[in-house]
Amino acid sequence: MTSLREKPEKGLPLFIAEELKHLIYTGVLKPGERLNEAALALRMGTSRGPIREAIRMLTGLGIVKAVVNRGVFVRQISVREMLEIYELRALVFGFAAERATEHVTEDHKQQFEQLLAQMDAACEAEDADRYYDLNLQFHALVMRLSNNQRAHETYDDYVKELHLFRRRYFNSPGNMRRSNNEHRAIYDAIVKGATARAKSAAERHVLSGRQRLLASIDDSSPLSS
Amino acid sequence: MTSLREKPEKGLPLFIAEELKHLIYTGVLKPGERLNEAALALRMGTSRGPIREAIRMLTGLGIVKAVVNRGVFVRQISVREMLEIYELRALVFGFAAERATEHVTEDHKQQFEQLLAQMDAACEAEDADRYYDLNLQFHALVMRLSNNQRAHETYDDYVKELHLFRRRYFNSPGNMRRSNNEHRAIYDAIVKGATARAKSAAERHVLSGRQRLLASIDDSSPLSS
DNA sequence: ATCCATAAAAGTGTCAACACTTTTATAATA
DNA sequence: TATTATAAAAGTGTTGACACTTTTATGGAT
Repeated sequence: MTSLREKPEKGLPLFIAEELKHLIYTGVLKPGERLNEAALALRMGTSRGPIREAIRMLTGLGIVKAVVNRGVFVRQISVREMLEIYELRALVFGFAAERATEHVTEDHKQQFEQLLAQMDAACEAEDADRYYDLNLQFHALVMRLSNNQRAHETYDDYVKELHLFRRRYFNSPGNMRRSNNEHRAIYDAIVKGATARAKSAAERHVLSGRQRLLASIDDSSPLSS
Repeated sequence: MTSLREKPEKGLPLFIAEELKHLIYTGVLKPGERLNEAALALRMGTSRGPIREAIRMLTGLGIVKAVVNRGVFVRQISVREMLEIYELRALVFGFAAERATEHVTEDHKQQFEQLLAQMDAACEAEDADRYYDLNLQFHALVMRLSNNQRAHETYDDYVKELHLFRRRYFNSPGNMRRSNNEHRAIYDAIVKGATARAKSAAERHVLSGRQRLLASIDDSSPLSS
């Protein structure tokens, strides 16, 4: 799986760090699990040095947590923290939608409409995977139109972190349809230059996801930390 | 300056990373400057291993940037990026002020009023250093009242990053007075439960700082990257 | 059988040496 | 003198070895 030395070099520790991120975000390494340096070194075909450096990058990124003489562990996100992240994500997405009204062009409108149509089709076909992917593209387009690159990066980080908590999103057909209606409301406000409406619609769109999660927590295990 | 092994141990690389952060944020290591591993190892009294690990943490935090076979350099923030960060900082601070209306107690009000009075005194004495410190405390109090710990951390990160760009803030007495008036407006809205007003006042407070910087850029060097 | 002390095993933390790359200094040539 | 080839120096990248800590396994005493 790990074909070492595949590119004209951009740094071995960085390469390993990305590999580890992949392992974590795909759930191969689960939250709370320890990262064994020797095992990883063997697997990646290097010594422990670069492995350790890669792991330090991840601690800087907040993806893993180190305990002295015990090792580093994949971070476990508490429910409280996840709800906080949702709030911030909603805030940033609202901000982006608001700004998007200023930067949207005819070309972007076409992209929006195409995405919305494709998502409708995915709803019809009840293709959750496809809808999930298109949904990401829709959000990315809004974030791009915020004209604030940092905001875009921050938003992506939030999405990834939330993934760390919930491995898989089971979108029922009903949820998908409701979600896409919200997308339409956001798009509508953006093209009409209704800044306030775009903002609140975008915020509510994210917060409705938060609510859905909150509801699913109530009647299942309250998860720790 | 670096008394190694001063605490009951919490990790040598982490300790070094904090030391390096300090050196960077205090301007001893300037933006664009290279971090010499051997020299740092000598200075800290360790080998290069822990130094490298500490540096990797900083790359994860985005404080330094690594170039293979050339070394790592203290990050240089572009004007564009700084303006973007200001926007996000305003957004988060506005969010916090809005939420503060829900969580403020009688005890907090007293803290607010004490801070405001002290800042008035600092204005009168034209003590910029003291005002700067009290100003941080005021903002921290608002962020704490947001009841969103992650938002608080994010805000602090923004402030630190902006520091990386501008080494020193020369607050003229006029600026200090204007700034504290804005503080009063924010506090007023918070205690009266005027959520919308608290939010917009807090946003404008940060954005006025952004404007001040923008103005100071126009008639000086446009800084690179 | 349970509990505690002790020893082996596994794992992390640090270091010094060496390989390789980039930069700087030196010297030869035009 | 300017230019370019060459060698030394400085610096980063990686590794294997060893010290120390934590965990697990072992065995004896109650």
